[in-house]
Amino acid sequence: MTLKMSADPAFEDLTARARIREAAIALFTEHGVKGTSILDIAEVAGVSGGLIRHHFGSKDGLREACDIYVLRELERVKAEGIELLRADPDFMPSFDARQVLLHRYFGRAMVDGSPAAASRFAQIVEETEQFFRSQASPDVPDPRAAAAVLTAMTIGVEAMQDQIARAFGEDTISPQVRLRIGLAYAQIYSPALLGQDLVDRAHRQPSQHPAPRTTKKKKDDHG
Amino acid sequence: MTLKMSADPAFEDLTARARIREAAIALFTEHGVKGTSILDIAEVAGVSGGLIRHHFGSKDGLREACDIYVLRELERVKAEGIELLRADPDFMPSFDARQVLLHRYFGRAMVDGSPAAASRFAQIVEETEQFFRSQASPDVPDPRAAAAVLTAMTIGVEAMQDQIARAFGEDTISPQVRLRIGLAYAQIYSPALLGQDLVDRAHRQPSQHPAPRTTKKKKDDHG
DNA sequence: GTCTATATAATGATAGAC
DNA sequence: GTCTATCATTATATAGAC
Repeated sequence: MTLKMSADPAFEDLTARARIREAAIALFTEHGVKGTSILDIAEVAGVSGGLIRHHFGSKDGLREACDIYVLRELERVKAEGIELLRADPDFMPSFDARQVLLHRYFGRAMVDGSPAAASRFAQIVEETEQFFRSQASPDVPDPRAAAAVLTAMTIGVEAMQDQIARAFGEDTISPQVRLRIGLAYAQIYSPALLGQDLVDRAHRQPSQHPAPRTTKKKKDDHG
Repeated sequence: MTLKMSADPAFEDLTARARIREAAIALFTEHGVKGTSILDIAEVAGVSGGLIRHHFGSKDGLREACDIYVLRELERVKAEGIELLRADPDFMPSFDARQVLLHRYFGRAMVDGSPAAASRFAQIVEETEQFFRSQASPDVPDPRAAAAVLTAMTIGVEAMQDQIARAFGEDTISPQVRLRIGLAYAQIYSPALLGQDLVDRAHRQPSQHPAPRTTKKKKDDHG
């Protein structure tokens, strides 16, 4: 089971502990926790199985460490994005390959029933609900429900990025794909929810996606 | 590993083959395919492991049979809903416990990388895109992207219904929870996307959800 | 159609050497 | 910190009886 660590330029330079963590994050995301063996991780990380136990105690210990690490990273990324947006209102947030992976990890951990992910879910809902309340928008009569569903939606999109990319006719999650997904939000969400300024910004965005193809040949098995 | 088959009133009356399938669907949904052993399924279904092999050849054969069965059922449910809506424009679609389970199965199969689910995803995107094109809405400049992201969103919400219910302070996915989720869509989606009539209907809906609680005590671990 | 019993492989955990 | 070797458990697959 080989896997490229392209998101990480200096994978070889990492400590063994970090390499194990990175390998586990990649494999857990791709195949799920149950679908990944300790020896799979050891192989990708270039260490022995025994060392994983030495550092993390057990597979479940490793999984928990990954959960916590990823969640912490994602909070950091989010905080940074908010900071940049505050500094420059025209800033368009985007994720690098590693951040895309972390988001996918979170989505998978969510449906896999990770307690840490569930806790983070509740936290995001709370924050989002407070945001809606602070706006006091009459179009959002049930801010808690809107927040919970919106949170699930966002995580769902993150978890299914590959399928979305494939629907775009792409086979990698490129920055172009990410941008196109971002612009799709502007077409879907209510302006009352997004704020009119965000909608306007999206509409000003150059359309980097391929022209709509009505007559393109079917490439999917529609069974 | 015991699991109630409450969605199915006459579970005992089903053929062994059907009981195996039902047990597999429930367990695959709850614990994932990799997290479920053939003997777990055998126990819930009340049969031997050998019989599962007799009927489905292998675990992967069973999984594929379940995928196909669930997808077919969901297509049927969707077609029925459309039919009912055509007959009575005021009809409010809702799912029973079994249908909720099937949707959750689909969501999980999606992130688990099921080929059949991926194929169905592509199909839904195609249908949704055609719907947008038929509307020729100027607010949807990239119908394919909107369709793909919308599809992922919907499946994501279906897959995370338990977390949403928990965010509502409920511990089961009751019809009330389903309705509240449905109404949340109306708060989130752009009126241009839903059609104004759907939005109006949602606003006319009696608000069955508890009144917004600003000062309720925190119940979640916000770590 | 259905079961029991068994073979075979894989996995997570462990112990101990360097 | 890191590895090798091994154990106990579990899972899938298989064979054959009823």
